[in-house]
Amino acid sequence: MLLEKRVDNGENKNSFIDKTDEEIVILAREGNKEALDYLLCKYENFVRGKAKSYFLIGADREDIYQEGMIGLFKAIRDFRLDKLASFKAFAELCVTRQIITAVKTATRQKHIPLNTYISLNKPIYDEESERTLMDIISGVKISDPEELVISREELQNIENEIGQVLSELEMEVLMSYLDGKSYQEIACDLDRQAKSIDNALQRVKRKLEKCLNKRV
DNA sequence: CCACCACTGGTTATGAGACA
DNA sequence: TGTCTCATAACCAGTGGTGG
Repeated sequence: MLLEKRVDNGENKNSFIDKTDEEIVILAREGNKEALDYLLCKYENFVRGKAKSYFLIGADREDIYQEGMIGLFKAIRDFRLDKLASFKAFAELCVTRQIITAVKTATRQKHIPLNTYISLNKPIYDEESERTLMDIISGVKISDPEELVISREELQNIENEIGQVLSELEMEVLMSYLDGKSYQEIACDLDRQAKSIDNALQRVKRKLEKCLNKRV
């Protein structure tokens, strides 16, 4: 099965190689699963690299990576062609923001200040230095095809489940929340009361918890 | 009946400012 | 400088209304 998938990926790669990322995003949003897979595969190492840039005591590295992949998925879903930014730049923004938000949420729940995590992309000598801690201690990029396929399948399943269990409002609130907006900002954006946002988030969390427990 | 949503009220964590 | 108070944001549980 894994072998078949690898072959499929090779075919997909060939069929999308002459297209721009923006064109492939359009195809993915139109329901083209191969296009979506291609993008997720193409940017996977980028996400993994981003995930490695953050360290959080007690956190599983794979958790941070999964958050990054969710950010990538959201970038595909939300990318707007009428904006000037390239998809790559937009994806980088979404992935980074998703990871940082996840770290913030995790630390808040344990009542530990956010500053307990550090970015390995921080310049090591001074602010102008281009050499980062990451450059010094960077490891080998994960390139095991089996691991790549398995993690992508896992991500796809999680995304499908989330989409099924959440209402439209809950999904909108969740997306804004993950973008780092406050309850007030979300309430303003969606023309709702802050408490509505609050409750929506509580429901989202309950549903996601239930969803994740089911998977364990 | 059930899912969705709004509302109430309590708890907890955090930061800012006052004060000894 | 350390401690206390207060405001604010976020979290959580429970209850009730509404529409399909």
